[in-house]
Amino acid sequence: MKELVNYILQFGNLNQQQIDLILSKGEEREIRKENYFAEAGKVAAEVGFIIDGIMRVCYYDNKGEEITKYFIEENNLVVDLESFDNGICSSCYVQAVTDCKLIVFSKKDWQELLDTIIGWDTIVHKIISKALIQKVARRSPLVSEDATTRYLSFMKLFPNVINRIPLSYLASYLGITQSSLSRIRKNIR
Amino acid sequence: MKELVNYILQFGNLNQQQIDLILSKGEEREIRKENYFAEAGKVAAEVGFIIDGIMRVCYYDNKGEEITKYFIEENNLVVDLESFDNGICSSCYVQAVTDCKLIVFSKKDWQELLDTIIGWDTIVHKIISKALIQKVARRSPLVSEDATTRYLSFMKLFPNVINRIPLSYLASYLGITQSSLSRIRKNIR
DNA sequence: AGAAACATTTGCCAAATGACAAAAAAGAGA
DNA sequence: TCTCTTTTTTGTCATTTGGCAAATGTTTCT
Repeated sequence: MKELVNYILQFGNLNQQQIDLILSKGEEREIRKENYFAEAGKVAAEVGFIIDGIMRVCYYDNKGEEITKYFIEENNLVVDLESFDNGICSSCYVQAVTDCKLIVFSKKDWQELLDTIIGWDTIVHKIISKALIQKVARRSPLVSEDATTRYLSFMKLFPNVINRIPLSYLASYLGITQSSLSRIRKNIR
Repeated sequence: MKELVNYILQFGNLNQQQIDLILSKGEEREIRKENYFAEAGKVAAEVGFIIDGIMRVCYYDNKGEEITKYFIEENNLVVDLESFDNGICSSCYVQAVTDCKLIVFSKKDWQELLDTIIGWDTIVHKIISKALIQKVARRSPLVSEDATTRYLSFMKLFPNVINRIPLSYLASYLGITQSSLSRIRKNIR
């Protein structure tokens, strides 16, 4: 749980009692590679914090193609905010790309913490804004880059990930086909 | 200012006194087409609410190409959050695409309102999360769509905008060249 | 109106990427 | 180790998109 505490304290101060309260609500959970943390069609009812591993958020487009929207790495919250906040069905799956270890909060506990701990809401909002800003910042440039540039940017961002994930996940994230990606890899070597 | 009040009250309740206080800090400003609300290299020091008109956020990539990152329409806040929150230089320009009317808050006043009005911070966070989620939701699908689909999606989203903005802005937003976009238009007619 | 500046369309060809299928490589389980 | 299955690479060809330049259309200013 130390990782979570360190992470939280970057965004604001809490005393030991408050921290203990937060931790007391978190449940450790392991999710094996390829298993789901959340599924499309259901309402998100949990917030997760990834201690170890990589997850991805994906959906199916109107041609039935599976599209990876983004990857989430260790030390980040994972939750479909739109679904969680508004109680509407999620359109995305959240899947473990590698074996993962999470700390999970139920919506009820999460809400209770927000109501109880003064300043916790501010910290949560900072965390969430930062994550959302990061998502935009990562996803946005892809639109105007060519395939090779996209791949190189991804490599720079996730150098240690690239060989641990299936080609298909990465290709759909980059918006190119598997074969194109395979050729791009070849050309770079 | 009525637009602003209506907008705010969608996200939470405030009494008349609180609303008046907020409005008292807002300064109306007109920005002519092509003029800037904020510039790259400067620290964002204002939050704007667009009453009328369309703005865009853009930057220059490493080839010197101007890229439109997104458009912001009426009834939305406009601010480079990363710059505003962290006091770092912005990497983007915020420019009026059409003549615009805004309500503008200085950072100082904005901060004061956050400190003074109970519940205002929650409302602001909701507004900001929603806007950020929308940005991701709009920008993300572009990556995996072909040029024509991108154009059609944009048309659906901004049917009344498409003929009021230069082709070049839209092309760079969609991640394609002007000539391609021109051809796509032709094929659709 | 006329000139100049700017924006859009079009033509031509090259380069990048996709579609589909088969081969090769890697991984999983008996 | 030997299948069986899945993933990745490769080949071939079609399609999409880009680059560049010229032509056309539009706006702005005097």
